[in-house]
Amino acid sequence: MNLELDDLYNKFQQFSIDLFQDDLINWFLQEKRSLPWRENQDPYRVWVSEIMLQQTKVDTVIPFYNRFMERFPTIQALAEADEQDVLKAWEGLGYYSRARNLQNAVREVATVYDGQVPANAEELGKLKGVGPYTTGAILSIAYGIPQPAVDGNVMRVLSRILFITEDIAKPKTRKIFEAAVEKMISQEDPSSFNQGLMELGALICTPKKPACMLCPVQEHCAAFKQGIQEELPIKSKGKKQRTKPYLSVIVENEKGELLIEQRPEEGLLASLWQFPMADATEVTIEQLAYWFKLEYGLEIKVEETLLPVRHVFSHIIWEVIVLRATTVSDGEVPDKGRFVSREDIANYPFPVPHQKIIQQIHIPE
DNA sequence: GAGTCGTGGGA
DNA sequence: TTCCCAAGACT
Repeated sequence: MNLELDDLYNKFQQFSIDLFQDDLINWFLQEKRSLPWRENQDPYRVWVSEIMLQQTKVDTVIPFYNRFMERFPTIQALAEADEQDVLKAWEGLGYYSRARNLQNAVREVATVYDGQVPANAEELGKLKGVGPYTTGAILSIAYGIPQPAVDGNVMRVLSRILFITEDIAKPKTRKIFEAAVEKMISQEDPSSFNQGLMELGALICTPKKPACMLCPVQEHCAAFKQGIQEELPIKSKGKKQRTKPYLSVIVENEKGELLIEQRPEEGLLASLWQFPMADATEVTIEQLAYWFKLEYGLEIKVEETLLPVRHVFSHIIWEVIVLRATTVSDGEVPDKGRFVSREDIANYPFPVPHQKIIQQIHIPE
């Protein structure tokens, strides 16, 4: 590590940190986008935005953020909310553990810290869902504390500017960039410095075809000097997704209600709702009614096969064959899940693949 | 440290 | 179609 640090610091021999800070910050103050979470520096608003922005594009986040802040305007409001309502507000945004971790952490701030978001890395970083990046982002943006906030943008931008060739897909590589930012960050305006690096990555120093001719720090960029900006950063490839086949059945009772169930509290799509789903490597369409009887304790009659649903996750692909079925006896209560009217289904948080299924059942035959 | 955890958009 | 990606954290 000392070797790597020495190597890093050598890169600053011919590098003017002061001029770089000025060029970056002036550009940011001039060109920064007007975004909902930039209206003020309320630590709660900054916090929510940073959680939503994890692995998620700005354009995607904006409408979710506005709805969320309207519904849960304060730490108090979010702390007192029902978890299901929070998940409903998060519906469609993905990475749902973010929502549950956020509420968990907000509740801790409400009780342990008297509603004040901690202004130090030790306490902040212990909150659920607040990792190294988010800690630095909140401290610098909300509190003006000089602390690195190294995300994908920062690693891409600095890999080019400083010619850092470590694989940014490796977790430990982030530490190198944190060391670089610690050395480079403006003590006067760490907020604009950190946000400037990210804004630059989003608008100019993009992954493909960076707009170097428009770059405010072009003259500081080691990669541009050699014309190899497109070769950086170095990033190893991830694995391909595996396909998992499922059978999902929409069971309608005599009252026209549909059977839904809540997913487990841990794992994929935790605590969200869905239609009953069987692993298609273990259950065939012919066995479905029998499987359903075992799992849910109800007799059903499979009526028809609807359109298949395909959904690509980060690491899995779902191939879901969707079936429609009706109950055989009236008024029976299932062992698992609950029958819900079509109108009430809108009140439950569903992941996108099951939203796709819901689309189908409203189509008249 | 590698795997898990969503979604939508663009090349 | 396929691939990569986007302001990461947790286990």
